[in-house]
Amino acid sequence: MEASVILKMNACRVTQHRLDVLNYFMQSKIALTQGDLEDKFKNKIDRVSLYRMLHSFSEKKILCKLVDSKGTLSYVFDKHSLDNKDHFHPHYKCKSCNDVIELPELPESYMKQLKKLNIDELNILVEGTCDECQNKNE
Amino acid sequence: MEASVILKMNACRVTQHRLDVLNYFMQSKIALTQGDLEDKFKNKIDRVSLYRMLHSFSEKKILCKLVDSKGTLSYVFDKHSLDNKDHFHPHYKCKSCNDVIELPELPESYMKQLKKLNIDELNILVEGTCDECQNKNE
DNA sequence: TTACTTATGCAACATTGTTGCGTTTATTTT
DNA sequence: AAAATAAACGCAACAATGTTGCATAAGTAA
Repeated sequence: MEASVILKMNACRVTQHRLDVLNYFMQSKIALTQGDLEDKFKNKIDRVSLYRMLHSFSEKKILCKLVDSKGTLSYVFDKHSLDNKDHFHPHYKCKSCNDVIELPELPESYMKQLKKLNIDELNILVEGTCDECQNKNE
Repeated sequence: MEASVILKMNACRVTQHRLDVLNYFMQSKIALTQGDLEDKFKNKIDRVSLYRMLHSFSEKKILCKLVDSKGTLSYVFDKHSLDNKDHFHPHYKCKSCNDVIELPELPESYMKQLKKLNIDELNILVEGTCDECQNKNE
């Protein structure tokens, strides 16, 4: 799916900056922070524009927002951004390479319990060092 | 359990500041941020000292660190700080009053799956508006 | 093309995180 | 009880990030 199509489907204006940013996310396996983008688009896109893009993209679920144990926000392209917007996946993020993988959904029985509460946000992030990085450091 | 005892058991020096902060946590039902403490102890305890206390207390599991969906860190006194340091509870935090309740542990079958990965941190925070706050606004 | 709306860049400021260092204080050792 | 040791503290300073307002530029619709 092309970046411009995704933007249009989400009622976003299609600008060069947005295409650049979204394409960058689409080809990146790892979770990116605002800082990563600032480096990548240094002297090209303003810090505040990036900040606002990240907000609107994650609000529209084009990107998935992750919060790690230090409170750092990072974002990954959400492959499910087009279809099923409501389903929920926990994520695993490698502390070393920032690679993100999707984990299986929580058991339905457990989710049922949770849904008795009024839920706006459900944040699950598992952090550790992935096998690949573990092997590198041995 | 008294605050001073908890500090001693965790190899922390017992100072007045630490007693004040820990006692404040022990009598608070809600999750507190660094900012909350800065207000509470304005002109009494330095910002950096609070920052360092929060770090060492949560490292020693005297406090439990929560990260919300905006990346804001908050802390609650961990009732289990003395016994069972390894067990893990997800938390529910009310976005309105910051009240925190413990949720049941994840099903063991699911945890088993997770433990195949190298896990350092497991962050689960459910956010929403608690019943009490919901009723207030009606 | 014009009108309308959204996105952008810039400035400015708030909040929080973080480190170093000299001083003070709690604890341990003598 | 006094001296030695190690930890905690306050202050200064700076980095990173979050946040808003506003004027300008650019995309989209009529």
